[in-house]
Amino acid sequence: MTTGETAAPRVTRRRVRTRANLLDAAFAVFATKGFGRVSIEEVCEAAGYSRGAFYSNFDSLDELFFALYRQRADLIADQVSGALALDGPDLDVAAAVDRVTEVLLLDLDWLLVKTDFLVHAARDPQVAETLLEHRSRLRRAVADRLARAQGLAQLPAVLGDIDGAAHAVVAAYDGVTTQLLLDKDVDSARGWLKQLLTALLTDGSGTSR
Amino acid sequence: MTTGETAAPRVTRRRVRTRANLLDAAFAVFATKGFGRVSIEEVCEAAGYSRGAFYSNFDSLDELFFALYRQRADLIADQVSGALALDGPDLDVAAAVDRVTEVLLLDLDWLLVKTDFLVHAARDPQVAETLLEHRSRLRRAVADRLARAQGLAQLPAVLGDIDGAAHAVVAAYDGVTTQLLLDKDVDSARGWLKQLLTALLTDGSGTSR
DNA sequence: TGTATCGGATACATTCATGTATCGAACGGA
DNA sequence: TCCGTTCGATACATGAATGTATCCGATACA
Repeated sequence: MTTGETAAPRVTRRRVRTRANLLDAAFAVFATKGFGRVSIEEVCEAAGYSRGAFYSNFDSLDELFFALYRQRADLIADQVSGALALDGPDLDVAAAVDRVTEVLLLDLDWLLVKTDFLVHAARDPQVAETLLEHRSRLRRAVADRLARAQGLAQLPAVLGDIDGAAHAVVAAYDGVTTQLLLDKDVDSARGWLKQLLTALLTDGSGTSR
Repeated sequence: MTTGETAAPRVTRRRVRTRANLLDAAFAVFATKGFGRVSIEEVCEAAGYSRGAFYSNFDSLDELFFALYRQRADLIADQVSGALALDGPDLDVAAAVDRVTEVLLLDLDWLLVKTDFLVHAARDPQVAETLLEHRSRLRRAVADRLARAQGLAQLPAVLGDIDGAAHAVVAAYDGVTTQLLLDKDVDSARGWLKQLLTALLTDGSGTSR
């Protein structure tokens, strides 16, 4: 027994490289053409491999798509968590909003793929489960951040508790994303999102500051 | 010249019936399987026709999908406009919010198809144009309604002008829709949407009432 | 009721995508 | 450097979806 685990599949370096290349190529192809309109062949061609490589690494396009989503979603989630945690002793909500807005609306291609995945998940409870987990992970990060800021005079709003506020934040993100997918105006989308978040998270009587 | 227009194509009753049947069947099929995973044959089978009927009425699945979207979107838009206009002299925002929320989150199948269409539009500027028009039509209806209510003490919020508030309303709708597509919980979605809208449209100092 | 036109069904050809089986080359370990 | 294993390429078989051409029944209009 070379390794403690059951049967060592002897993972090769070349393998992980091609797998990564396939995932990267798939991301680009999915972003431009949409998941529903992409063939396995197209992905392979974009990655510079033949279908043999694909079937050696994945069982189906769905599986690749799923793996791709997990990869990128984890990456984004980390970035967001980072952006939320990354302020020193200052617990200013506005600053956090700025940073998170920056990260969330950075990559239009990702938003496209993510929406494709949403459509996919909406019809497969199994997949929906995964997406819901990711979302609740994000919500928790937001909620924790809000809880920390709670002490600083900033009281959320007429939304219920902090958890409700976190829900609202995510909803605002999704809403702005929808508009962004249509008009592709990243700058104004950032503006809208900031405005929405500050409107939701700060007392209505306060000025825009 | 039987009609004033150029060449009368002599529209038959049977034709409009089959066309409508195809559209209805397509709606059901698209809702359950998703646009990207539906074949022309499937739609025809669900409608009880053969492919000949399809090609006699449409040129491609895309065209049918587009026609389907226009049909349903117009229907919904009318319902919303109705729900907004349909209060007597009372200009209570809360009541309007209730009614609109009811209409917007009524049909989960429609939300599914609509999201499919969004994905489609996100990659085709031509299609996106149509969807943006529909959205701005909805926004205008909301804005008009808000303008009417403006006199009644209710001042929107830290959002910019009334148009900004209308944007926020649509964003909230889209955001809640996303969550709803995943958890399929229509009741709680309605609750969230009401909460969001009241939070956005009423002064933050007010209680939840 | 007769008739010309229209609408939809059927059959066919074709393209495209998938999945599998096999082979040669690259890789990693000794 | 050598050898066994693994990875990816190639070739093939198969099935599915598309589009078209043609035919028969239905429909509208006189």
